[in-house]
Amino acid sequence: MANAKSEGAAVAKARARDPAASRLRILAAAKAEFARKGLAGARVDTIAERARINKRMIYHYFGSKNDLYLAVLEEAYGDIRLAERLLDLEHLDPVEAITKLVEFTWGYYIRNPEFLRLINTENLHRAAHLKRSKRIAEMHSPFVSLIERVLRRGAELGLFRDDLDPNQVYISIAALGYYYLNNRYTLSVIYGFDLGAKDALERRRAVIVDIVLSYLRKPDLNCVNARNALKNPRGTHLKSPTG
Amino acid sequence: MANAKSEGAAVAKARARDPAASRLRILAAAKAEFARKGLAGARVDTIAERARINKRMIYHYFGSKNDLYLAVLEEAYGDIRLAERLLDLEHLDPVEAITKLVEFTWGYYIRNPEFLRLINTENLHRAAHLKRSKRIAEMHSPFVSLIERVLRRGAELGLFRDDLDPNQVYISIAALGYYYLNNRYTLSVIYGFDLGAKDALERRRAVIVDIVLSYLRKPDLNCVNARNALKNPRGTHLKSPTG
DNA sequence: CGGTAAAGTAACTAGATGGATACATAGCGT
DNA sequence: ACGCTATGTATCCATCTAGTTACTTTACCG
Repeated sequence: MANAKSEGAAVAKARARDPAASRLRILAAAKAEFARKGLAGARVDTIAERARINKRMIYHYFGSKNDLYLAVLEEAYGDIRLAERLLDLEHLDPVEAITKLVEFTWGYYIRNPEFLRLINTENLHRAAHLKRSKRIAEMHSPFVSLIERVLRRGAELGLFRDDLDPNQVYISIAALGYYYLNNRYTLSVIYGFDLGAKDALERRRAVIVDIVLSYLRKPDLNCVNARNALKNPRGTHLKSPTG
Repeated sequence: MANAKSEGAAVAKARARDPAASRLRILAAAKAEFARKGLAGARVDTIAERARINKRMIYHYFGSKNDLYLAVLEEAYGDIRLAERLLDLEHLDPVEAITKLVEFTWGYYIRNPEFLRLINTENLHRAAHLKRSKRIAEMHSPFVSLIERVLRRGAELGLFRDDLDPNQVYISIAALGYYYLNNRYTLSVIYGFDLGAKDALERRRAVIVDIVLSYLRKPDLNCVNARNALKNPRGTHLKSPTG
């Protein structure tokens, strides 16, 4: 007991130092762990183990479990925004542009399942961590203004409706994929078939494109019958319900 | 130490017994706690406190934290299925029926925020608990077969497309509302406005109805121009950018 | 080359947490 | 009226967990 101190680190065998790599390993391990178990379910010890690093370093680099979680979140948002920005849709015609955008979003969700899970976890916490973030300013999706431009072009060409809100369009595109992929586990149990199967995913992709384009499409004014028959009673087309 | 035993329950002041009520209080408290914090984040002590009951009884009635969580989940599913079943849409015309169905789903999510959060939590766990449930057989939504009938009627009347999959339609209806409501916290931070505000919610409801009806609507065959321009991309006119 | 700050290790701790134990009693069937 | 079981209370506990302490070592810089 007298020499408890020297015992403490007696065996410490040092490894080659590489702070940047250590940070990255911690982030990657944390991303996997938080995505898998959520914030409360994630274990700092597990993260340290997966990162092949001492737990002490996590606190050294990130301060606390919560701050590490926020760093993971910020990185995840940064990643998708970057990927979105790399997608060049400006030169495409409106229908093609929207199609590619929808398919990109769907594909990104499929290729990055941790992203969905992290966003979900953060929403369980009512965005308490994201609210504290200083880096979110730059995180607004470039897709919204892109969609705005595409919608305008489409409307000018007489292809799209001219009363569309780009925010709603983007949210809807995200929604149709996100919900399916995120909830495919419970949905599979309840529906009794595997929503995650290759062909099911492919079918869903096609349906989403179909839905979005159907919504954007300008109903031809010559086809009054069908439109009238379908026109929404409750203010869908903006007029007041009673009017 | 001799009388440690008698000390143990010396002060036990009994309350009037009401097992059914106790069970319900536990379930209600657990639902709130699990919805708020997720499975890992929820505390059994907190549930006991909120249910104004001794923790012992939770284990007595439900066995374990996990089993309690499953009971809460099953109840939540049972509740929505019941509500869905009470909705009578058979006598409405197809457009009205779909509209009401969409608005009911949206409204249910708004009125029962815990439902979304519980489903989310369960999907974080990849439906591990739901898979073990013996009561899920009866939990398939009556809406799917209802939608199937409505779609058929609509198609016969020439109002709706005849190539629609009721599963996809139902999933899409759920998706458009679920994503918006569940992710409104992070979305609000990123978009910079409150998606949960009264008017924002009202606008979203209208958009969802609009999207769904646009998708179901049969494109009038006379309007070939618009249709061709918008017809589903893949293979139709989506030549590669370089071509 | 040598001192020092950053990077690293091992072991510990205070407090929580799910679950268990020990005991008490209400009230129903008989 | 009486005993037995379901219902209930207070208390404990083994284990886990986020975060800390105490110490070592690398590598860079003047």
